[in-house]
Amino acid sequence: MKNNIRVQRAIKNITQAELADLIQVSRQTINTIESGKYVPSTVLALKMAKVFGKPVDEIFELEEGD
Amino acid sequence: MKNNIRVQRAIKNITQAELADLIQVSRQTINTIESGKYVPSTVLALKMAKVFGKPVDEIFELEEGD
DNA sequence: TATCAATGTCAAGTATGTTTCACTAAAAGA
DNA sequence: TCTTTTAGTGAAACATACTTGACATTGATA
Repeated sequence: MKNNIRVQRAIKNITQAELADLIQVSRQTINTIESGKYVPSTVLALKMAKVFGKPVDEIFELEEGD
Repeated sequence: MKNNIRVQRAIKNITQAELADLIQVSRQTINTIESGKYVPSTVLALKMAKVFGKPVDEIFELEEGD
């Protein structure tokens, strides 16, 4: 699965730490999700979508092999 | 978080076991997600959305307290 | 009633998400 | 260059997702 969290953050001009605060997770969690190291829970995906004002499917996308 | 997987299954007229096969998880996983016992990964949410032909946000929704 | 398909549930084990703390590296600004 | 902010990374601990296997319950149908 891939994501464009970095782009969405850039659009809203917020840091990883700020996003982490907004959705109530640690900064490392944002960092590792953003760099594709692991797949977040659906609750986190929905929260990010809410913060960015975009549907989940515009932020996260399945890849070959998922 | 709540979900309407049961409704979506009804619309497509498929069983928990069939859905499980389609997204490659165990039948129990579908059962427990459907009954809200735990929150699935974003990959599973995207796969279900794909199966049902609906965006993730139409199947899963945040609740107070999430 | 007897049977079968579908669903619910339990327990134990494995895999993976998430946290905290700490430190390094890179980027941006004065 | 020096400083500060932001991002990347590692390890250990803990929480939760997911699996398998087995069995109980429900609902429909013959």
